[in-house]
Amino acid sequence: MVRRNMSRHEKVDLVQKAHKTMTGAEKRREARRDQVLDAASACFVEHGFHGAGMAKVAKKAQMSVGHIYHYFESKEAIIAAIVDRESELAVERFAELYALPSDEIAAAMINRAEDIVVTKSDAFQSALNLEIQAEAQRNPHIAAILQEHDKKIRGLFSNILNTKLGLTDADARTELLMSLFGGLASRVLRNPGLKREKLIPLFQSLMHNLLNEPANA
Amino acid sequence: MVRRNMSRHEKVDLVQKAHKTMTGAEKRREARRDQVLDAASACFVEHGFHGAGMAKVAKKAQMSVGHIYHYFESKEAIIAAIVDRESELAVERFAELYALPSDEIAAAMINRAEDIVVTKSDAFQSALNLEIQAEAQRNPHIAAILQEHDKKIRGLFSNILNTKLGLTDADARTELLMSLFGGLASRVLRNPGLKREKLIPLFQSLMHNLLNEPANA
DNA sequence: TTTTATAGAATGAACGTTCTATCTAATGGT
DNA sequence: ACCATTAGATAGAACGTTCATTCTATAAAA
Repeated sequence: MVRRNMSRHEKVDLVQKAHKTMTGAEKRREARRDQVLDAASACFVEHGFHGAGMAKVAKKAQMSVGHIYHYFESKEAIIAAIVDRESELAVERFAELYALPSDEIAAAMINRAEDIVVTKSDAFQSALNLEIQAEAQRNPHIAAILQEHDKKIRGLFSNILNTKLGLTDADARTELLMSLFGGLASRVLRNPGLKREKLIPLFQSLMHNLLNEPANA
Repeated sequence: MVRRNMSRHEKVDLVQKAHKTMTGAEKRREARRDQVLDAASACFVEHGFHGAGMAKVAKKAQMSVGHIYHYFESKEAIIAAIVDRESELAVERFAELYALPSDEIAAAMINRAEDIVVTKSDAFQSALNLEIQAEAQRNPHIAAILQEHDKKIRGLFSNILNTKLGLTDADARTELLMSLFGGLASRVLRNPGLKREKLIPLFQSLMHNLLNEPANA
């Protein structure tokens, strides 16, 4: 880790966008768009996609409503851009996992599970994800974006399981791993008192089950 | 199963409400309320809590907007009533599990998982749950209702694991089981092509892991 | 001097809620 | 049994607000 501290979304830029080839004007435009996306994400987490009005978003972004429409053609376009950005962030996180030595992958994943349960660091992320998922449920355009990115992530992760851990049925393992992690994140809402001490041994046992070839294979 | 076919919510009535002691007027009132709740649930799944207006709900319920306000003091009260009703339904479903002989419980749960993945029978239910969860995230009143009911359900289920299957750490097992099921339901949205054949063996292995005492205990 | 950035007012629709009016069902006194 | 009176059921218009979006105008940059 030699890189300087970067915000969540500068990181995304590194992966996706060729900043080097951007003119000054394009960079400024991109920065403004990110400013809107940040503000909108915060508002949407707080009030929901349909509960948060453009006025609130503009206030949070510290620009006028009209100005926002200079960068996004509609509210739905903002939502779609947020989903895109978050999905790319997720891809990145899995890419980090890929860089790890094989014998550290399981430990890293258990660490992540602990983060979800015990710290509030991912609370915003989880909340936004939930909001996105609820929207995807009723908006086919959002659903399509989500599915496309999920496909990429599944492929990435299956590849880790297959090539780095040498596992069969990598797709099924991926699916259940993702169920478990996604489910755990939602559980925190329904049971805020969740204590990690009791959970971890069992969780580790499940991970062992999913990250090792069964005897009967 | 000798009982006649009943709607999802008549069932709820059986458990919770003392229909016998209700006057005719009270019964009619309750029926109207349910009529609103049914319509509102459908609208909320389709457009989200804040995306669906009272006009749409009224149309679906085949009554006037003013009439709805005769039975519910606000839109939020409708949301709260829906959350209550759905939570009671969930309690009921776990109660059915409780009635099963010990050696059939695991199989029944695996069946349920298959239902989630393969049939659309629970799709409406899952969608509504997701919507509720998203709302709970930003509305503390809804969150409180959800947490209260979840506590009841956790207790019920831990009790099954503890007394009927003789397991230690029943709370932790419950928590992970619920994570897994809840997570699986959301995965269907992100990966609609999900095939159950590949999933089931691994899923069974996880269930075995969670529903049996580990060797090292 | 022509784009681009920016703010803010204008617009028309939709929102949740309340108000008013009518119609139906129950109640009570005789 | 019958009318008077009250309570509840129901519809729809009305209200004030907020919504997403567009329009107009000005300031800055290229």
